[in-house]
Amino acid sequence: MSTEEKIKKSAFKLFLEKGFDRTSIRDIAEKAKINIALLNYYFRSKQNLFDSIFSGLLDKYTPELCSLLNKDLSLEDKIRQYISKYMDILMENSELVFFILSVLHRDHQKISDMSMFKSLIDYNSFIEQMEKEIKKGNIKPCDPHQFYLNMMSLIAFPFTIKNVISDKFEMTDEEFRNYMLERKNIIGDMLISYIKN
Amino acid sequence: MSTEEKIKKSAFKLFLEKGFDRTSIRDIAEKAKINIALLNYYFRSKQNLFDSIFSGLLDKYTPELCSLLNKDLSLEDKIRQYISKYMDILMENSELVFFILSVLHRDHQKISDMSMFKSLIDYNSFIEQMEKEIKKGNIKPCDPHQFYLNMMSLIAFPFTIKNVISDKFEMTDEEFRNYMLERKNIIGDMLISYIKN
DNA sequence: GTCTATAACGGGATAGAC
DNA sequence: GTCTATCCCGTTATAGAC
Repeated sequence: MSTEEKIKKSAFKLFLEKGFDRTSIRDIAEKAKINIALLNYYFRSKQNLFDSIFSGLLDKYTPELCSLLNKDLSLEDKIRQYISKYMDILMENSELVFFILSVLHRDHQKISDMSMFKSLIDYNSFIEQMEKEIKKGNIKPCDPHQFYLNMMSLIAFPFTIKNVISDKFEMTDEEFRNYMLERKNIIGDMLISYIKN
Repeated sequence: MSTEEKIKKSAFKLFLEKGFDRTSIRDIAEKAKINIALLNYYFRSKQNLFDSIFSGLLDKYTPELCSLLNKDLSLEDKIRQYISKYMDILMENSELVFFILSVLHRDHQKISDMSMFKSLIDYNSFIEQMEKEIKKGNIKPCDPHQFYLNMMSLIAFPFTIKNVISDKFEMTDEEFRNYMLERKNIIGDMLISYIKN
């Protein structure tokens, strides 16, 4: 692993765990087993390092999520596959949701301007597909935007309170993962039952 | 308004807006139009001031939410009223969800030990009511804990991405409020449709 | 590329006068 | 209770040797 990659990986872990502000470049340097000067040699500043990591994240996950929304699938299949794919990503790293919320909270304008982020929150083809199904009478009339928001809420929110859930039910990380896994079907059923009635 | 209240109010606004770490005691002092020494005279430390504000929040909202869960209401009425009450609180201050998530992320152990917080996440009577209805065959068999988690997700998550939503649909604060208001029925319908089929 | 040393700054907290 | 002045610390960033 290159020094640059080593720094990024260490920094990412710390940012996830403690957030941007509570992570010092000293922490990062220590974890990556390099010194502060070297960190600044590669990334010029802590903010720059962070931005680089965040862009990398968007690039890694956005394309597959977007392409799924544009696939030629039945609405129900698309919903279930989207849930599954999204949750797989989040289960890989359960701190991700809060991490992204934090970035949005601090740097909303900057993030909004990133093209990858624009892609991530562009679900027009999904909206159109729902509108078609509503017109055809296959599903109940409803607001597709609110429906999509509901889907995202059901997918993402539980990860933001992982600590509370794990604590309340005395779960290990593995048990939490399984609990989230169970949700794939539950969420799908709930969303489908809403539009089918 | 007493000096102490003035400090708390100013600090709360800043903590909501910028978070604990990015809010300096100098910011707070400036906003409250006092000086740093006075702030430390009243609260000893920034952390102490924060804790005092957070406790106050829990004390303010927890009781009415808890008592609603223990009321003698039909399951459907309870769900709809709980959604409505919770969302009223969050609409009053849309930054509250992220604020609490941040605290949970940073200080989970300390928060878990607070008795008011324990009350807030204690929904046993709701679980029992659902189990009874399932046994009676009035609603579909399902996991009541996951159901409650779904309800909370649908209620809370949209507030954490208020910026993204307002931006995408070019909403004013008032329009966002109305958008959330619409959700009361949508969320209720979705949850009810799930357990009625 | 990698290191040591240090500059420059901003933060929280306190001493002590009034 | 309220103020001014200041201390002390941790942080980022950079200069310069190797």
